[in-house]
Amino acid sequence: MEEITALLKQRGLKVTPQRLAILNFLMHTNEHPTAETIYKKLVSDFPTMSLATVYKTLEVLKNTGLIQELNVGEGSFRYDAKTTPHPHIVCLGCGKVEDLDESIFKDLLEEVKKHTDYKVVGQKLYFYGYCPACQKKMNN
Amino acid sequence: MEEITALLKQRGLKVTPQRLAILNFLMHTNEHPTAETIYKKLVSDFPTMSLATVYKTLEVLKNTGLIQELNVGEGSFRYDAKTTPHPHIVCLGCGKVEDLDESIFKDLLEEVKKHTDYKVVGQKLYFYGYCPACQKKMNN
DNA sequence: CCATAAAAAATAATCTTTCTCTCTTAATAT
DNA sequence: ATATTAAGAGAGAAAGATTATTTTTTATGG
Ligand SMILES: [Mn+2]
Ligand SMILES: [Mn+2]
Ligand SMILES: [Zn+2]
Ligand SMILES: [Zn+2]
Repeated sequence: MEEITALLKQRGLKVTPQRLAILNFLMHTNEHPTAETIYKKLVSDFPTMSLATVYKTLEVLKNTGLIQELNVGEGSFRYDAKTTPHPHIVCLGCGKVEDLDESIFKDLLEEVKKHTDYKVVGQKLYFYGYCPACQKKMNN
Repeated sequence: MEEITALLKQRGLKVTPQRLAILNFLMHTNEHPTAETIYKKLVSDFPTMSLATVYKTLEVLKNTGLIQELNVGEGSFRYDAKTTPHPHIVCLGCGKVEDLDESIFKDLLEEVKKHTDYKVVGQKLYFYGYCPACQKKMNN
């Protein structure tokens, strides 16, 4: 928790239990949760925390670059404490979202820059398919 | 309009003025409009059309593969009658969404398949930046 | 034409996200 | 330690996007 406190302070943010809890949770999961999911996981430890606080905190963390926002095409956003741009794969069977090895795409941005007159500053790469468990289910 | 009628009939869909108008509009624009935008453009010609009809029609067209749904990270979905998977670039200045030359990515899906145990069936590639007009604005 | 099933219209409801207002608290300087 | 103050948290309302429900209208095959 010390490091997380430091991260917040570095950015001039007040260190509050809610911020610590939300950032800590995101830094120790790889499930790319939604605001709703984060709220449900934390509300038992922080009974007074409201969903609005989760949203507001996520916005603050996003704006200071401590987390990134994903949208894989559902109704709601997901959040990720791994802030380097990296590709994701979504299971169309169970809805889970996982990281993909990013080494595959190292010169993709360069290619794009060559082929467009936009000033390119970011990217979001999403792949869709079926995870091993869901493939097995389909074969039964 | 003949071809559009045929497309709907091929899929066993009733040919209604609303469906013709919505699909025709999407097939002749490259602006990747939202449901709201489509509604606003068409309501003058179809004064009784409701936004709910636009949503329902878009869902039908999507489910039959006549259009695809995009989510570039705004609050709402955009729709595209070009149904082949192709990359998009979003202007962070003016919000416009354009197609990118897809030839750059021809073996991307193959690369992904090599590096994951998912059964990969689709992809969404979004790039973010500033269009030439917005770059010019920023320099003034 | 007519019957019938499907679609459109109208409207309400739901779901996610944002806003506003008030109260509390963390950070800082004394 | 205490006081000050500016930022954040909480509650609830509100907004915005999408979906569901009910009734009316329309497309289409016979
Ligand atoms: Mn990730
Ligand atoms: Mn497109
Ligand atoms: Zn799965
Ligand atoms: Zn622009």
